[in-house]
Amino acid sequence: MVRKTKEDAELTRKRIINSARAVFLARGVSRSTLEHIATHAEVTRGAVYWHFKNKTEIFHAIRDQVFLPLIDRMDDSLTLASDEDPLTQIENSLCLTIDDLNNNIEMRQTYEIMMIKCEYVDEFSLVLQQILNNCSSITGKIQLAYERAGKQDLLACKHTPLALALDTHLFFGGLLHMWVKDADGSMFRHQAKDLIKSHINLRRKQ
Amino acid sequence: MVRKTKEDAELTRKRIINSARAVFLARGVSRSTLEHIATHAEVTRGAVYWHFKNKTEIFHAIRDQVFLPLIDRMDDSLTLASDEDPLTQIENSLCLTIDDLNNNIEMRQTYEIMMIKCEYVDEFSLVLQQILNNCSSITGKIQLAYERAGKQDLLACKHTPLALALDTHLFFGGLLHMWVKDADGSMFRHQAKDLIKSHINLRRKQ
DNA sequence: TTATATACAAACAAGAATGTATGTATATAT
DNA sequence: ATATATACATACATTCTTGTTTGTATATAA
Repeated sequence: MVRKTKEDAELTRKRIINSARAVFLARGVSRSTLEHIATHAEVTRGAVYWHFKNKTEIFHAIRDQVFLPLIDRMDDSLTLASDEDPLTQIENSLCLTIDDLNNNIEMRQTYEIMMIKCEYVDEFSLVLQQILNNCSSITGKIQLAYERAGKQDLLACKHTPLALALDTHLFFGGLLHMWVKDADGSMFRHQAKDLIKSHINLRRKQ
Repeated sequence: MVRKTKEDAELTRKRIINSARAVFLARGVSRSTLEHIATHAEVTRGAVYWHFKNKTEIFHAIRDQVFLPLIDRMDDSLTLASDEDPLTQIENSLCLTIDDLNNNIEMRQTYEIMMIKCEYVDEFSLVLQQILNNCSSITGKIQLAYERAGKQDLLACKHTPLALALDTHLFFGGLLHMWVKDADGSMFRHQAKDLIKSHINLRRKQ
C-alpha cells in the first residue's frame, strides 16, 4: 500500500523529523545515516528522499522547528508591557527558557544536538552566522530592558546598559552550554534558576 | 628510504598531529579521513597507523597538547601569591587566556575544533565528563580568590564567593564560545578583555 | 471514469573509508 | 657483521553510505 493521503504524508514527514532528532542525539549528526533515520521512522530511505533533499535539509527542519518560535518568544517576554520591573522581566525571560528546556523534550534534544552533537563546517557553517545574529538581537532586547531599569533607578552599578546586557548574555550562553553538558543535572541543571536570580540580584540596587 | 632515526620518527609524529589539527579545523573531525591527514603531513596512512591507533587517538593527542598545560596555568595565576588584589588576579587570569587565544595559533585552533568542529558521542562523550571536571576545578580556584577578596573587603555585594565564582565561570565560558564563533572579531574578539574588566568591576567596591 | 501525479518501496551502481596484511630499507642492538 | 626491530609505504578486502533509478499502488483531479 502506497500513496497515502496528504495528511498521512505530512504525518510521515513529521515522523522522519522526530526520528532524525532521536538519531542525531544518539549518534551525532555526522554518524547518522539516512538509513538509521528511515529505520527509526519505520519507512525506507525512499520516503526520506521524497520528503527531504538530504541530511542537511532535515537538520535545518529540526533547527527551525525550535529556534524560529524561540526568537519571537524572547521578544514577547522582554519588550511587551508588563507590570513587573525590567530586571524581573529579564530574570523571568531567562528562567522561562530554562523551564522550556526542562519541560519540552524536543527543545532539549535540539539544543543538545546543536551544541555538542554537530560540526559547524561546510553547509553547516552558515548556521554560525545565524547564531551570531540571534545573539545581537537578544542582547539588544536585554539592553533595552536594562535601560528601562536604569531610568527607574533600579541598578546598583554605573555600568552602561550595553555592558550589562553583554555580561548577562554571555552568562546565559555559558549557562546553556553547561546545562546541556551536565546531563545528570548535579552541577548546573538543578540550580540553573538560582544562578539566574543571583546574576540579576548582583545588579539590583540594595 | 624508510626507517628514520628516532628523532625523525618523533618529528613525523608531530607533523601528523599538526596536520590533523589543520584538517580537523577545515573539515570537522568526522569528515576528516586519515588519508586527508596523511596527505597533509606528506606521509601515507601507513605512517599514521604506525603512530596512532585511529582518529580518536589523534584527537586526544591534540586535546592533551593544549588542555593539560592549561589547567596548571590557571592554577598558577589564581592561587600563587601575588602583589595584586584577588579581583585583579581573577581578571588577569581570564585576560591571560584571551591573550593566549590571540597569540597561540595551536591553542586557538584546538579550541575551535573542540567547541564547534566535533561531536561528543560514543568515544568522544567521555570528554564531556573531563570538561565538567575542569569546570569544577576552575570554579573552585575562582571561588578561593573571591573568598580572599571578601576578607579584604573588596566586594561590592553580599553574594557568596561560590555564587560569584559560578557567575564568573559561566560568563567566561559563554565568552569563550562567542569568541570562537565570532571569527571576524567584530562582535566579541575585539572587546573580549573589556568585557572581562567590566564583569569584574561589577563586583568591585566603588 | 480515466489519467495523472503522488508517496513511497526496492533495487542498483559507485565511491569512500577503514583496518589489516604484506613488503622493505635501514637504524640499532649484539 | 649479522640479526632484529623499527618506521614507514603499498596493496587488498570489506563494509558503509550515498544518490539515483525504477516500479507501483492509489488518492485525486478532470
